[in-house]
Amino acid sequence: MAAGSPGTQGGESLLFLTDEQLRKGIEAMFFAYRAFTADPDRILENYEYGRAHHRAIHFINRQPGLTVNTLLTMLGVTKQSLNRVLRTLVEDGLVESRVGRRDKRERHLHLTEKGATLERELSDAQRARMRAAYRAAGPAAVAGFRQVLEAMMDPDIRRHYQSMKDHSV
Amino acid sequence: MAAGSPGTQGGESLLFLTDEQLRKGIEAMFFAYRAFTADPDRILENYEYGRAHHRAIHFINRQPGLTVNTLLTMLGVTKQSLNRVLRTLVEDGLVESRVGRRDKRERHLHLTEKGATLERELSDAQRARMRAAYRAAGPAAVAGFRQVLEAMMDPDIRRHYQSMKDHSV
DNA sequence: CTTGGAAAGTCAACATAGCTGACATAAAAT
DNA sequence: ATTTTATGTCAGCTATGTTGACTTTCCAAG
Repeated sequence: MAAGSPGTQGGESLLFLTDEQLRKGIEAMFFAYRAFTADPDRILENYEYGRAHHRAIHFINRQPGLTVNTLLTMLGVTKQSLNRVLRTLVEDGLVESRVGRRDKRERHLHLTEKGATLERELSDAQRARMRAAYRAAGPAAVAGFRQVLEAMMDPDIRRHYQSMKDHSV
Repeated sequence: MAAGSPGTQGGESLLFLTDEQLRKGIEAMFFAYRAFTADPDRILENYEYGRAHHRAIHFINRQPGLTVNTLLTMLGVTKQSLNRVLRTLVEDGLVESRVGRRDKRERHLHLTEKGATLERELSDAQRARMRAAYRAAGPAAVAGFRQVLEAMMDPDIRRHYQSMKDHSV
């Protein structure tokens, strides 16, 4: 019973589509996203890394052994931009780059122990905020939150997102 | 670890607080936010502006006459950073900076006709995506979406957010 | 009325992280 | 044998954030 058939109800049921409601949603995204990145950003300052390193570490953790190309697609940046980040992570011993067994052109990325430790520190902070928000809003709100975000994604990315590990339900 | 004290209910009602659920939420935020900014970013390329200009224009539109300090608080950047952006907007005739009547130190910011036109173009695009997502997810999901985002914000900002114009309910 | 502080603006220098373009190497695919 | 793919790299540019120092204007409190 997501969208349903509009027009049936006088318009009250479409109040969530008014200009003002949409603008509030836009602002909510902006403010919430800023808070969402603030905690890991603070931690990253202590090391010599930035948000770009965090993102790389996040996805390598989520999908150990993923190739550089796959990571590129998920991050949506150029290989030159990713390479700068990836190089320092490999040099610093946080990420291991293994030559593919079937296709030796590919590099498969894995977190080392050290990388996994930083990943944990970062995601602990980020999950703490997410958990507090989830707890405050309740399960039904969380389901709606996820539905709207998913609907907002570009279709190609949505497929990637949906195919990623999810032990729920 | 993930959930707090799951002793009360078997754990089923806290499924939304598992580590995996939280990680999916984190990814959803990342992917959705990228999509959310993509449309205006494309438009801004045609002019010589960036995302920072968009944000300034957005808030000036939302709260005409707001002071530089207020805008600074909402954007969460330094005055030097904002000034660079604001200067070009004023020079290009998109924003008007009026000396305060009561306190002549203050500058009150307004969009000009030209500024309002660009604002409309940008927000039309952004609202179109938001509207599509809202429509796909339905009113209940939208309410949950807003609840979770609001709970995620830093308290100071949440107050600003809540006090902003909202013609709903 | 003087003085201290607030609001705004500016200059300079720097960091992060994106981009394009050009090019190199190795390996797979045709 | 040739072309394409996956990766890596160099160089240079842009946008947007940061600190720190300093100025001007003006309000407000002593």
